[in-house]
Amino acid sequence: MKAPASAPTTGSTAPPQEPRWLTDEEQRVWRWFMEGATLLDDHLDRQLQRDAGMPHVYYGLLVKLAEAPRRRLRMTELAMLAKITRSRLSHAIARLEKNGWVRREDCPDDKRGQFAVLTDEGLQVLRQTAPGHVEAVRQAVFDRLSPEQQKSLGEIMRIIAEGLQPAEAGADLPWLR
Amino acid sequence: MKAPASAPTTGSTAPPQEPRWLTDEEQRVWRWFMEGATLLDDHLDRQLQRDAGMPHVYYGLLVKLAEAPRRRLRMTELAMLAKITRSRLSHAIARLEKNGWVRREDCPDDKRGQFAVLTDEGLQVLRQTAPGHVEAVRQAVFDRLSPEQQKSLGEIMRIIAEGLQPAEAGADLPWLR
DNA sequence: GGCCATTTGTTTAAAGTTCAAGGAGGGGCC
DNA sequence: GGCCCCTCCTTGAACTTTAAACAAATGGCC
Repeated sequence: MKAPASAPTTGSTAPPQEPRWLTDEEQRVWRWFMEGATLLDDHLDRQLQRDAGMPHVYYGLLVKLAEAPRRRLRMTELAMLAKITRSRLSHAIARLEKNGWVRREDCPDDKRGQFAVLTDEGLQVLRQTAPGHVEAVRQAVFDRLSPEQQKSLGEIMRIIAEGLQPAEAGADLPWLR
Repeated sequence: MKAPASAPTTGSTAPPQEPRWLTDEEQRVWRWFMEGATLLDDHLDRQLQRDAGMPHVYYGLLVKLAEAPRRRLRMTELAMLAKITRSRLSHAIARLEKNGWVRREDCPDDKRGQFAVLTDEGLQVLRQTAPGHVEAVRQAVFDRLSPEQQKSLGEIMRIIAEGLQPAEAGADLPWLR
């Protein structure tokens, strides 16, 4: 099976448009993207699982908490920052709590609300494992790209990220599900 | 907690180097990358789960099979193309087999070997769902990027992907685990 | 106050992934 | 042949994520 590079336009009335297939060049870009993203994800997950005992996403949660005022964030706020669902976050925080790296606290203003709070142990784990993680990211990404490429990558991924979370309501965003 | 943009070099003898922290600019690039990649992954997974009843990775497996001669590939070969572990692939193929989209066949040359074969039903599912998927990819990525940006993205991700699977042996690649 | 839609976060079960272990065949070497 | 090590793939348990359903609290409105 091979995706055609182009195709004739449809007749006149029907919504089922002729698919706008990817050109060969677009195919190549897309496949390198998927390969790179898949391998990178696997690589970092493995590095962190080995050195920090948690997956990459969980590590990211600790980072967000560490950067927040009083090392705490509301669940939904954290889900939004991490771009994940609240359900997933609930499970993740439960696990991190079991490790003693995060603690839950009730929100005084809103009795429905919960804070996730980074504990001292959690902060320490982060401090101990951050250098290894940064090094892995450098080796895999920054050390291999020119300054111009780094700039492009940031710009491109910003466009994609913002495109998927438009300012207007109605988007199917993970933390609203 | 804030990652320093730079730091003094170490004394003289010790391997534990001062971490090469990311600069603020590198941080921004990295965070846009992670956000974009996370949101995109979520978006495509959801689109395909809704319209094709399978996650993005499984869809990718069907595509690889469809492109292969006689619509079949050895398990390890397929794992390599998809950049996943053989274990993950075994589970995935088991599921796709249950759906009737893939069938297993013994390899005549090597009694250890197995082929994964795309069935007619599998091919049909692919044909029916490909247009919607291509459209989702276009909307999220290609429609938003200039030709130059597309080219850059391909080049950059190729560098990252190749960096993670070097020609020399010794790399910790998923399909060798 | 009372009503109702929405927001917040959790829970359960099912689905998917990882990890470690293992069965079976291949292939070199003696 | 017999031995050993390696490759191919699968399995089951543990862990993570998704999907759907839910309780509790909020906030707007009358």
